[in-house]
Amino acid sequence: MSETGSNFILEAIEADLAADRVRAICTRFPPEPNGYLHIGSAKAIWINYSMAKKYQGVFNLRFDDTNPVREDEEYVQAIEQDIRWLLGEAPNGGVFYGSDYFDQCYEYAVRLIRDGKAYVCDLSADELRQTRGTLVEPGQNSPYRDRGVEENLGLFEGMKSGLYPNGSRTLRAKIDMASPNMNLRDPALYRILHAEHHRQGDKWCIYPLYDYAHPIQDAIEGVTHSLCSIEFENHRPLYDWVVNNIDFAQKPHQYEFARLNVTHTVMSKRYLRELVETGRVDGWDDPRMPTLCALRRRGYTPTAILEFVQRAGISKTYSLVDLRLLEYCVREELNRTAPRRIAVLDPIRLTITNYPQDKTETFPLSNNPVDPESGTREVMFSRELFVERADFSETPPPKWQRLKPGGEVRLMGSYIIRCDEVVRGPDGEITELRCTADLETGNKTPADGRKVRGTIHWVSAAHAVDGGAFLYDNLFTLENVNDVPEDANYMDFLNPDSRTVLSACKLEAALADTRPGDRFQFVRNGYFCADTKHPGMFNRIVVLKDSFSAE
RNA sequence: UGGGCUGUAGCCAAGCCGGUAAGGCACCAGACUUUGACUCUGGCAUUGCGCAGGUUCGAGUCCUGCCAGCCCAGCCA
Repeated sequence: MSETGSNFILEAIEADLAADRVRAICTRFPPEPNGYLHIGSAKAIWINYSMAKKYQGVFNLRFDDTNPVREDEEYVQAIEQDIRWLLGEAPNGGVFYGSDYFDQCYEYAVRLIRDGKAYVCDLSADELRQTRGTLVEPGQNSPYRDRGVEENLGLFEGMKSGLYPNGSRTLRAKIDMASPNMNLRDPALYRILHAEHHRQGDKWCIYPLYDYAHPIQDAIEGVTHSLCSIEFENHRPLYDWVVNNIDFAQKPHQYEFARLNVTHTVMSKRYLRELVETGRVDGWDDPRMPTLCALRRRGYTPTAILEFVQRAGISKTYSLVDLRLLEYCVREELNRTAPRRIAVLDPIRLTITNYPQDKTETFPLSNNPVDPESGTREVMFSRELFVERADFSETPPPKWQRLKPGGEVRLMGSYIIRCDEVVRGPDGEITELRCTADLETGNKTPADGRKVRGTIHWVSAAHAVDGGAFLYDNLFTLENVNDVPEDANYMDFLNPDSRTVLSACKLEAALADTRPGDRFQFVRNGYFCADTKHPGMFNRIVVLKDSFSAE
């Protein structure tokens, strides 16, 4: 992975260090356990993780579980696992739960009430909305705003002990109903929610809201730099209000960066969940999903994903990063590291007519031509072979390098062959190619110096193994990814009349020179699954799936 | 319409105190090639950095005024 480049967050940290405002860096990634992590989450993880790492600091994983009705244990398990996979290690600061700080949140709330900075409000959600004002008009003070401290204390105690129904009261911060920043118009700090919490059980029936709980969680954990995405920028004044009014010794600070968007990719947890719940996909790890577990299943490596996130950059500018940058990152890594196998997805029979019926031999093939250390393997050769249907053309287009009638081509790592005859079935379909091999030359270069441009994959019919491979199109990819607008959104996706409907092209099997039981995956021209670079071409970097299993 | 943030090539993105537009992806051309991959070479913002003025010997960088996009009116995070 490349060095973390210069960015504004780095500058802020450097400045804090230089001015001695902080001694050691502590960051955190605070997902709400209400869904699986996706490629967009990887950016937030990476930024927080790498900043701590760069300064030998501490990085925490903290589940922001302040809303029991949305959260579930399933997600905390999955998130923790995905982070370990992505980072290759557990968070060095540890794993925490926002809900474990509920007692402290409550105590601090009592303190704010005592200080006259918070009050219990009896307005309903509806009434609250009506008195909040609009973007251009100030709101009105709640009639309950000036309740006495003792009354507030009693009411808040009552809220905690379950005296009141859901939604009947809130604890609100007393800030400024006329603030141009809506978040400062006496925001709710606590709401009543008689609900079972996945971790706290029924201990609580009031739950703190994000804006109140988050800064407290950061402060308790000693987080110095709370790095989050840009939609929280408007919340920073409230974050600071909480930190300052509770008066923590070490005050955490929030910095924001633009979230990651990728072309042709749905990046909203809400929509992804809907896809899963409505059965449009097989699950969170369906290969068409942009989740980390799905990318893992497809053979993406954590290092490639992290590399992508870094290359995409850290700034505050809205951006839509080209999917092809992600593909470049995996391609670059896999080309260096992935073991190759020759394979045929759509087979057509090819007979070497001048090759003895009962003879077999083996040829050594490189496991990875760009890695001299990878060694070779012996691949079975015989008279009856399978080659890729797309590697033969009767009426080849200009510059065609692969097999054609009367033309020569190299069987990768093996003989040069010439196509003599095309055999057709009753329906006119090509059923067999009859060829002669240059047995003299073998797998060497021709003695007469002639050039054979094309090289194609092949597999011995009697020795090939059914690899049970799958090919999926990308989430938004149809026949041609270029037909799909870059900003294709969920609505396009759900509309059955739209071109951007979900499509999974599934290829059930492939023949390859692997051992029975091997599971593997293909990279088409270096692109996973959907090839946006050379549609129709097939380069067949074949990767043993087992080489990057999740565990 | 109030407030906050952002605006450098097709897509990202450097650009610190003003000094004459990094890099990557993508793309194009060529070389090499027993994966049309990889690799290599060359080309890719013709005073141009949202627009318009201004200051200056000189501005993407400073000033003024516009314009555009994103976020905020959950007892979501």
